[in-house]
Amino acid sequence: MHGTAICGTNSDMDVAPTRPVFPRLDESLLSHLPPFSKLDKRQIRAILDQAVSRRYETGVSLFDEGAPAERFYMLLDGYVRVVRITPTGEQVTALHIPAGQLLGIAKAIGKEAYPATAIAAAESIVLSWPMGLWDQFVADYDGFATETYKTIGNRLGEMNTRIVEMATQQVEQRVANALLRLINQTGRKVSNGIEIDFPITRQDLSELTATTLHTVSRLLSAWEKQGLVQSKRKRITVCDPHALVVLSQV
Amino acid sequence: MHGTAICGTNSDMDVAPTRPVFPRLDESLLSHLPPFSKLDKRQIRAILDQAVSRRYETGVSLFDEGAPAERFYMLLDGYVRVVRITPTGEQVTALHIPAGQLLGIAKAIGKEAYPATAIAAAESIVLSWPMGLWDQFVADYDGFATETYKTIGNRLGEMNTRIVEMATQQVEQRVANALLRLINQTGRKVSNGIEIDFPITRQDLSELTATTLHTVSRLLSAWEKQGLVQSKRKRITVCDPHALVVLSQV
DNA sequence: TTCAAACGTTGCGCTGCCGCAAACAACTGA
DNA sequence: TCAGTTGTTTGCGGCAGCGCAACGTTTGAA
Repeated sequence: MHGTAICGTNSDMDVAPTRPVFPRLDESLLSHLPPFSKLDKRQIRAILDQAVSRRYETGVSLFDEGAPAERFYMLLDGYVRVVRITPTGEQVTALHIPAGQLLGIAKAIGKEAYPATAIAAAESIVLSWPMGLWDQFVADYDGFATETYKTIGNRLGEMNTRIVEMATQQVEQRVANALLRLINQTGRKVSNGIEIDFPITRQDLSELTATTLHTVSRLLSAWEKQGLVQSKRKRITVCDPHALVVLSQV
Repeated sequence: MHGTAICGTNSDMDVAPTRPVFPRLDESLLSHLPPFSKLDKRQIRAILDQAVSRRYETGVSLFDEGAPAERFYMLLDGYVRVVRITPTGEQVTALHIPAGQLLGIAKAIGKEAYPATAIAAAESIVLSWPMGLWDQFVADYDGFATETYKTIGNRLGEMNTRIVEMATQQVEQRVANALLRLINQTGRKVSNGIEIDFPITRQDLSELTATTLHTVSRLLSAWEKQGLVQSKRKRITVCDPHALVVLSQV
């Protein structure tokens, strides 16, 4: 994790992770992020002063499907997965959200309740604001609305792609594609390849690709024997991305 | 089709279906549709005067994936399906759009090109405006933006549901669900049940449910023997919706 | 009336993937 | 250090649904 710009020392967060962090948030946190990049220092200051900062442990939910949408969020650091849970208890991952994006923006799509559950896929640092400020943000801050709708557009596109993949591709190709997308979004270069920068289990990958953890495990084992990937518990490193691309395009 | 309010006689359209229809469009066409319902007569008049009206035959595309998004559309009558085509030529239906909704609204999600192809699933009547007017509509017309984003929110929800269905359900349940959704959106009551109000082939249904036309055909045959549905060429009537609901929830 | 194209049905064999089961490995907390 | 929890691997059997193929039916154009 690299969210150390949040406050001078981490000690506050370590002893009380769920408590708002009080030392004044630094403007540099937001100034380079698209929804805020057109704003001046004074505006960003105002936005930050209204924000609540909070750290989420891996596996903790930021908000739950169906709950009234009381706040909207900006993911500063970490990684969130958006899941839906079926009546029978199965989880399906609809989206992955990398740091730097807004989430829980129900108001932007005319909803009063969150349409899905958001779970921290890694330790995450998040700002949030009461949903009541949404209209104000849209009205007052130049580029905020535009960038928000671009984000929504991208998510629509992502979901679309997943539908097409699930409809036309074999499991092997879907898993390969999922890995490629993950290393693109959150890859960290390591000695022997590119590692996915947050803990991810076979189960997680199976929920992302609509298959079972067993099948994912078998595939990863096979790929490991061929030298395409290396994996430990909750960690996956892709050694030969190109080979995966080939695999994914059969 | 019931789009006869468009002009006094249909003869114009019959001989030149792709030519704009000139007799002044009636205000009642738009005044009850959500994006325009808050507007007064004068505003609707202005909107209509800038619109081009056109009829599309079944199977004709309104716009194509990747093309520059030059116009946005309002489907007045008929039915449109939004498809994506894979590199290997397979079609996957992402969404169905019923009459009364906007489509091709790339600008609303920050895109310069259409993200998918829209094909008339039945004979359809469509208004369209140059995309250049989009920002003006958003700025000038009360409720237009809000309703548009609700539409987008609903489509996100629909796509989400499809992902979950494809990830967790068997083919039989997916097809049952698809039929139920279709009769809900476009069902027309007939003597022996509810008929889907536009021509739909086994192939279409298979593209909607990520399976093959063979499997759909087998399922429909089986259901017909059990008295759940009746079907002719391109026409499907659901006789026992409740039984389908039960089937879809196994 | 004829013919071709589009649409629909059905049988059969095969296989990709799931479901189950069992055992192992790694991490966690006491 | 040990016990419990969580994550991973692997073998085996079964079957849903796909692919292929062949044939029947409807439609519309000539």
